[in-house]
Amino acid sequence: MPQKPDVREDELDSRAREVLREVVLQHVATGEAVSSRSLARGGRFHLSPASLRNAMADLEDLGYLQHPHTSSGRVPTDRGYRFFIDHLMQSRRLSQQERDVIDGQVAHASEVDEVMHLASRVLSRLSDQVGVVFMPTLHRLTMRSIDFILVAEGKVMCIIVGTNGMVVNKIVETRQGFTRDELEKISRYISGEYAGLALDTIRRRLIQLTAEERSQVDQAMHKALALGIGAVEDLMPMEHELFVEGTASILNKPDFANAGVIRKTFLALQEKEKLVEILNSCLNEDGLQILVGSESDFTHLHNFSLVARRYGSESAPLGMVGILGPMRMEYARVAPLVDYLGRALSRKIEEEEQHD
Amino acid sequence: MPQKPDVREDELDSRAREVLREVVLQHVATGEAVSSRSLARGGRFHLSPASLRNAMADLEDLGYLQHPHTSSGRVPTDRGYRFFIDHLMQSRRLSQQERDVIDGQVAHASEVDEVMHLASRVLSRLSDQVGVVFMPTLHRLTMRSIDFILVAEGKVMCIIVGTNGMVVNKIVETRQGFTRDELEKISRYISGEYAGLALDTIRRRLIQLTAEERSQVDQAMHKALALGIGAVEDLMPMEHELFVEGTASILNKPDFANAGVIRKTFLALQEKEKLVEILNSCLNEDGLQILVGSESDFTHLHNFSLVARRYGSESAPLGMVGILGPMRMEYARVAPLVDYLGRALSRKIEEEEQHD
DNA sequence: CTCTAGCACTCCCGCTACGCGAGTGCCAAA
DNA sequence: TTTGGCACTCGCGTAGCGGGAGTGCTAGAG
Repeated sequence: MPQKPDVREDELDSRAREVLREVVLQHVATGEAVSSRSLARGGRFHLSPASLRNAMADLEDLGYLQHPHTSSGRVPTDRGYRFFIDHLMQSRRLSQQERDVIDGQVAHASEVDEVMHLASRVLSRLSDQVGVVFMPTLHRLTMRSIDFILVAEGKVMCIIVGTNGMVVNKIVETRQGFTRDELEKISRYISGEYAGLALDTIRRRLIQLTAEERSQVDQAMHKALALGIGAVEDLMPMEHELFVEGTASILNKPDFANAGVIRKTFLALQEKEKLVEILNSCLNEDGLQILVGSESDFTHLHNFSLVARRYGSESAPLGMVGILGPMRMEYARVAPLVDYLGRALSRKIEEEEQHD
Repeated sequence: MPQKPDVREDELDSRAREVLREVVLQHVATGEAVSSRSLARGGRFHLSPASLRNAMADLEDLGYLQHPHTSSGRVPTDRGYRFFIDHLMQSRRLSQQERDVIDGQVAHASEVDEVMHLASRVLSRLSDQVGVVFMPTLHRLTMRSIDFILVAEGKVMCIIVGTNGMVVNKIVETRQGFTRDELEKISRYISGEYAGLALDTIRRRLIQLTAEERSQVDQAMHKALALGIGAVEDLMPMEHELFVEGTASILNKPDFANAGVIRKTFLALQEKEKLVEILNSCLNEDGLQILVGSESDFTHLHNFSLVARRYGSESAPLGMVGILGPMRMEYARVAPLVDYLGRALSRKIEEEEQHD
């Protein structure tokens, strides 16, 4: 877990907090640096620009604000945003429509790929940022049933249904020939014997079994075990761990006015390993998480923030959903979105489990 | 089919052709406008800059070249590229390594999604451009076998294997409850009865059957037919018709120096309908196809070219593979790449068919 | 002690002018 | 038909010049 800077709540008096808050809101809204005048014009303070200037200067000394040039307004720092998020932000409630969209999408999905696609897309669309969905490897997935279907000579499709209702499938190549009947028997055998266990446990047991009873088991059994091992091993690495959707949508933001920034950002988004690492490190934390700017040491993505949340049952987290956008984003709007989607997914998964 | 401009081969004498050719090559290599001096320096002509200027001026009058400003070198027009591609280009042979990469990837793929992903990725990587792979709807896919697997109450996974070895699968929701045995019977029945027919034919026949024998057939049969129809209909629209991969790779090209161009390009790439339309219109043509700049009326993608080729057996084309890049691209390198991948895919599909 | 008005100072930004360099077009001579 | 020469045209980078916005500081008012 990347550490957050030490931001004590009591460091700022009530005026300073109000000013910081207003600066963040205004800067997020306009994208411009905020001047003392424009703050005064805002009408929320009955103070002259000069007084506000003093307050802002103090905030700057404390590291909550900075100004790019001598003669331009102020902009929040990472630390400023952090304080805002922790102590000043009032999350907006989701509109009925937004909730409907999320619920609707979640209700449909059943196959893994579909779920991840839908989730990242819905986040990206509703937030107008980049949606990311991450699923750790399937090692921990507990199996409800497994099926083998012959699709061609030497090719068997393997379908695993998890106890959480998740469905994954993959075609495995096998040198040995199988008949449909054989495959059915194998499906039944493994389903019956190993239901409720995690994939990596199943794999271990199968291998154990092969070794132990090397010569005792008949040849048919051998073939069955080999197929089972192959299938589970093929499925576990799961290449598409990370879905990133809506990269184009950030192009419309004024923050991406020049080509260099765009280039860097896209290249960074392409390198998924780092992002996976960060998301993975958040997997143990409960509740909504917000990483601001440099807090996630995603070096290529300066002034980006990540708003993410774990999903899956509490005991066995399945992955993370979240959005990625410029540090200057509407946290109050985005945060509840991510939170709601994470909850909706988790709820669905729990239902599936009980339904079993 | 977008029409190509009328470019007669005999319009240019041998000097003009050589000059045009050299201009294209140099411009593609450097990205700069080509001046008469740099042509002369190239050493391929034993002529002074002044003579080359005359030749270039003639080419400009005929519409093969243009110059952006009064005082800068010349750049090929769409028409110039067209002539170059049709009459002047010498395709480079693929390196052994490139062929190995393509063959290796093609050998693996079996499931539809996988094939399309791999193909677009390999094209994008080898050409350093945007790879596109397009598959028209599955209406014409001829079925070898169909399988129904129960994955949860009310959810049945349907797997269709085509005579060309292609495998597609989808989970269909059904209100009626099915037992595993019932599903197996249905699989067998439909596989036996309809093997070798196209999906849309199968769909028609199933519907016909339901209507005809409305009251005569027993209830089990009814359920079976309904499930079959549902599955086929669910599968046919196939949302992921178009795969676009490697959009980030074009960011490195100098052609994308300013943000406006990038923005436009990415937005255009996002609108897949238009691209689908263009690829669809090329589906009837045989062999490698190159559309230069405005020839494909992809209005948002000015000065982009499309190099594409049909794949699948001759009688039943399956789709298009191709790459999309700036008009200023190395056609001699890209063209054989696309061609080879298309052939490799087609060959594989034909093998699968005979193997049946 | 706090707030505010005033003022000097800094720095960004857009505009214009200028000169250089690259390239062309044309003409006249070889 | 080719070539050298020369005038002309632009694009581009640089420098210089206000104007404007915003700050920091100080002194005076409440």
